[in-house]
Amino acid sequence: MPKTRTRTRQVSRLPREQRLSDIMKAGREIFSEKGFEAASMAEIADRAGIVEGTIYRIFKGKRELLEKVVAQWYEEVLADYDVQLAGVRGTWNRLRFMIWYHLQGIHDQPDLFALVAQQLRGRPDYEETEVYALARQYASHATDIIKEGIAAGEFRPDPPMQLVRDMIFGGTEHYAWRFLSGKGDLSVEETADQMANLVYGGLAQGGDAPAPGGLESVVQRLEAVAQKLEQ
Amino acid sequence: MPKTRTRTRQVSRLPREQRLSDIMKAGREIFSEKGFEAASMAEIADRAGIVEGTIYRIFKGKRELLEKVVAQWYEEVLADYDVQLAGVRGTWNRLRFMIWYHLQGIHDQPDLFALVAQQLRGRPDYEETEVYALARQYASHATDIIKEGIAAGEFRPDPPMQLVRDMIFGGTEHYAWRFLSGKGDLSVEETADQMANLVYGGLAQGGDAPAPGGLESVVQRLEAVAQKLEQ
DNA sequence: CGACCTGCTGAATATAATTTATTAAAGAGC
DNA sequence: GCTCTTTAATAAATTATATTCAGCAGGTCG
Repeated sequence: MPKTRTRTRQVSRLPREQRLSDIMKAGREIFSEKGFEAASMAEIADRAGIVEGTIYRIFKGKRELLEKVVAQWYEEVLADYDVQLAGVRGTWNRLRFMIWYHLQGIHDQPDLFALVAQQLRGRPDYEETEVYALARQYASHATDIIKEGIAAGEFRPDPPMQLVRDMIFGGTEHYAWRFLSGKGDLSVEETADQMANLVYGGLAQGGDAPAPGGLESVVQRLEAVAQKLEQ
Repeated sequence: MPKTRTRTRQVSRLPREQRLSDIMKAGREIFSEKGFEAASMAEIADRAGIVEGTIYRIFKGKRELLEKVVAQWYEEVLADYDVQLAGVRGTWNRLRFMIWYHLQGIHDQPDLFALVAQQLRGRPDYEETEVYALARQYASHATDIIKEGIAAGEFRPDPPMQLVRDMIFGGTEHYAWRFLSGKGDLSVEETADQMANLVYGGLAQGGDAPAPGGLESVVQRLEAVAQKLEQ
């Protein structure tokens, strides 16, 4: 009688798609709540209402699950961005919107952003992953707008675009880091304004030409001359 | 005779300082070579000529060892920076040097940089660590120079300094990422020039007040005036 | 209705970090 | 020079998870 063994286990066999999305949902939740390392496969399985081994029928391992979770989220974000940007006109406004959108994303989903930065990017095989491809697409939002600005004649024609792009994304990320690790707040609107202005300013004039004292000394010279003239 | 048991184990008892530095040296090497996760305590112990358990007599665990290794390296870098910077004059030159120095550091010690970015920063207790304090000191190199530029009247008086600082460090980090993960090259000189110019340009004029064509138009006006004067 | 396929389970395995009981080097006291 | 004490260092045990795998049992098709 006390033999527990006889308890006929109740097993539900779902179509692969259903199981997959159940696991992804559980994974996204647990990874968001606890981060990658602290999330255990046991807990994810539990949340998905299955047993650990089942996850491995569908995903190669913990890391692949993370990648799929993040890729799915990236796709949602990319689709939404295109819709939103369509309604914004003018180089400065579009630049500002692009930065604002990124900051807002960090603000709303800090945990997922942290996972990308800490767990995916920087792996030796990162460039072969789906997330990398999506991240490139996402990053092209910046270079697209810079190109528009050049085409419109508002920006100088030969800026180091990759570098500007990386200063935007790297800058937001660093700036938001305290917030990303759960401390302090993040002022999305103000930061978007400031950064948009810095970037716009840096691109609008000859930011690449000043040379050691180049533009600087030119301005000083000219200012001195102007003063003399206006006496 | 073949009894291996009788082999009296040869144990050397070193002063704590010596053991500590042996372990730090081995840790720095192995962490640099393989990264944090792939580095095993067994291999570190081996390289240091001791057995795993001994590491725990001196360090709380793998993570604390990493922190001490990185902190030591940071201190070396901070000391060297001060010496080097002392010989550089002028805001643009100092700004360029500061960026160059950071890029050169990434270039020379990519593995240690990657460890900071991936393993230390972003931990929940990061702000309580020694490395955090050192990183703040390091980061102040940027704000120091911005303040000098303001004092010299070259920069506008109220820039968002934290944000600029984070765009410099976050930007270099993103930009160097491919190199940091062992792929591609990193042009230190060119990148330092470009970034210094972008930042100098963004701060020199009213980068916070969009003024599309701010400094540029000022220069044009002044140049026109000068020409008139020199006629 | 029965045989088969394969999703699912549950327990076993593997790998590393960490802990701990034991051993022995080095210095103090006689 | 000898023993005694202290504690550094060792080697084995423990722990914690991710991952694997042999077998069980829904669901389906003949």
